[in-house]
Amino acid sequence: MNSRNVTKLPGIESPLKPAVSDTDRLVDELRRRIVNNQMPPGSRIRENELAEEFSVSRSRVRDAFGILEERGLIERIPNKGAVVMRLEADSFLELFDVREVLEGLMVRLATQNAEPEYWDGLIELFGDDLEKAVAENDFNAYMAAIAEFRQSCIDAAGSGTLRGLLDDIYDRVLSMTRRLMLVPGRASEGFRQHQEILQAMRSGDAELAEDLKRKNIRSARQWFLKYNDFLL
Amino acid sequence: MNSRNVTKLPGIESPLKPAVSDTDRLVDELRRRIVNNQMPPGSRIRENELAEEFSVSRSRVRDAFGILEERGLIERIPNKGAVVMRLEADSFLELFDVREVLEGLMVRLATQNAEPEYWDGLIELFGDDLEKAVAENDFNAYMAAIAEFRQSCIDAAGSGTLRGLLDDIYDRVLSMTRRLMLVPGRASEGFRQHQEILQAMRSGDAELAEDLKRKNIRSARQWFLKYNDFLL
DNA sequence: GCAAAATATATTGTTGACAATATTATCGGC
DNA sequence: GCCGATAATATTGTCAACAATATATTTTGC
Repeated sequence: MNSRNVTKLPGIESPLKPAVSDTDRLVDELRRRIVNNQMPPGSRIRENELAEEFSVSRSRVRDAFGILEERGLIERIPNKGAVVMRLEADSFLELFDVREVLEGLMVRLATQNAEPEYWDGLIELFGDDLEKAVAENDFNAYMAAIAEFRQSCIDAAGSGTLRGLLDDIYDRVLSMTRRLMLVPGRASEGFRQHQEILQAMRSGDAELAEDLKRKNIRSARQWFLKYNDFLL
Repeated sequence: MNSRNVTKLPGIESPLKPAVSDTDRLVDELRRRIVNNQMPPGSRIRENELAEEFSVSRSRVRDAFGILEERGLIERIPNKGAVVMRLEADSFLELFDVREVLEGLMVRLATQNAEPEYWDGLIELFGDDLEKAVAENDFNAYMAAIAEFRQSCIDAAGSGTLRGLLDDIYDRVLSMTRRLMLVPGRASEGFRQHQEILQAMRSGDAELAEDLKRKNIRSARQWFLKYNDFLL
């Protein structure tokens, strides 16, 4: 696959929820805009505007804001309004710490619960084609692969509790993850790390997979620390 | 201290937040009732009743419900109402898994960040008096000590992100933690484990402290598995 | 007396109007 | 022209009435 073929910015798709009510739809759409940086951190968001745009009452928008606030995606200042949460370097480091242990757990549980063949598809996905794509800086292809890896692991881990926590964190760090990919060398390192993790998972070594996944997050943290002046 | 002296059920106090708005106050009070089992799992909670009891409009109650739902403390079924979340054995096992890694992280960070003397107060608290109290089944004293240990660790860890996750989880498992204490032998084992953890923290061995804390949660999980017929 | 339909009641869902607060624009004095 | 006070506007916060839905009760037919 040639990187020239990737034209459309894919962003991130809305996840699993059916999104049945007006409020749910609003939450989903706003979440999407925030994590795709269509509403960058610090953006003021007005209740009236959104109510008009989506043809719903302001109450629904307020409900949605309440949920987004609880998830840490927006900040509400009384009588002033809501702004997209702006994360400082400290917060990112905290999130790396939490991700390290939670994604480690995710990989361990997934390895324990899934049959070895479960991982064959992912191993193929993280093959030569993707390696070339990464080498050619096709970050969309890599991001999509990472997302699939992540989703497969969460599914295999089979813990709704863990899924909820990881989803929350994911939303908060996605834009940073994308930016981190631009740092020369990070993407290919991450690619190799995921290959190793998958090998461990395929061989059923849950402890090793967990350890490798934790090292993966720790190294991402190192890159962030080194380049945070350019990333924030 | 004689267990005969402990008369009043202390329950749990409202935590750190100032709770300034009506909605915040409602969330806090409902949270308190839920974790203290004044509203046991499965209880139906009606918006009108609460609105009247607290002399607020139903909108405030609905806002509070939205927050509690997001935190996983209540469940809302459209057009039917809200009930206190009922946790199954599977959910508790999931929560133990997550607690294991997150509380391990908490202890590790706390050890790294705090001066050794920081732990002297807790070491004293977990001394002979408390040991005797535990032996005499003074669970309130033990619960209070555990809560203080927990709070000191979170403070020392200094991660708002981690604090948020742990607070959410804490609310969901508190009633189970209390019941688990009734299982013969669990409380004294937990007491000894906390003594060991504190020793490791005092000596500055973050890795050991993390490992011990994880073992602590794993053993709690074992007791739960063994006695879950009596606990649920 | 029983079952199913129809009615009545209770409860949650939604909305638009109004109040409180913050932001911006206007005006007057120097 | 600049600064402070005051008025105008915009935005969020709150509420109470109304609609939609589910539950409980009564009625009706057999």
